[in-house]
Amino acid sequence: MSRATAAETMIARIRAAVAAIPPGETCSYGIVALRAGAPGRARLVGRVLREAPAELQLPWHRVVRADGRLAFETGSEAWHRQTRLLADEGVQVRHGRVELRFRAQADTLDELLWRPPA
DNA sequence: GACATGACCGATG
DNA sequence: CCATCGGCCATGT
Repeated sequence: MSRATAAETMIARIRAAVAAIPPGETCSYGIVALRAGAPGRARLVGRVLREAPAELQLPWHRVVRADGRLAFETGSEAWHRQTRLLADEGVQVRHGRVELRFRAQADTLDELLWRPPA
């Protein structure tokens, strides 16, 4: 059998975590890393997205920074593209920011990570 | 192997 | 808003 390296497994888990973000919702790099089982490794998520083949059709546009800002340079081509993709899903992007509505309290960690904001 | 660079994060000033 | 700092760590030079 082919043995996947730890890095390859991690990449697959991160891709899966991104693919699992439902339309109309956004998620930060840090949360994606957490969901993928790699707490504190947000930068790795950025890397994985940057190198992900387009054929996978990952919803990369649903991943934003922890403060709600898009990860790209404001006004850049990628920035505009992401803004439009989000708008098409009904996500308001104002001044390069999305409305992050993380609920402050949750009963369980799982709920905090996965339950969509009301 | 040292050093710099990132689609990052959170805290602090 | 900006800048700095410590964490994180795969990649490229």
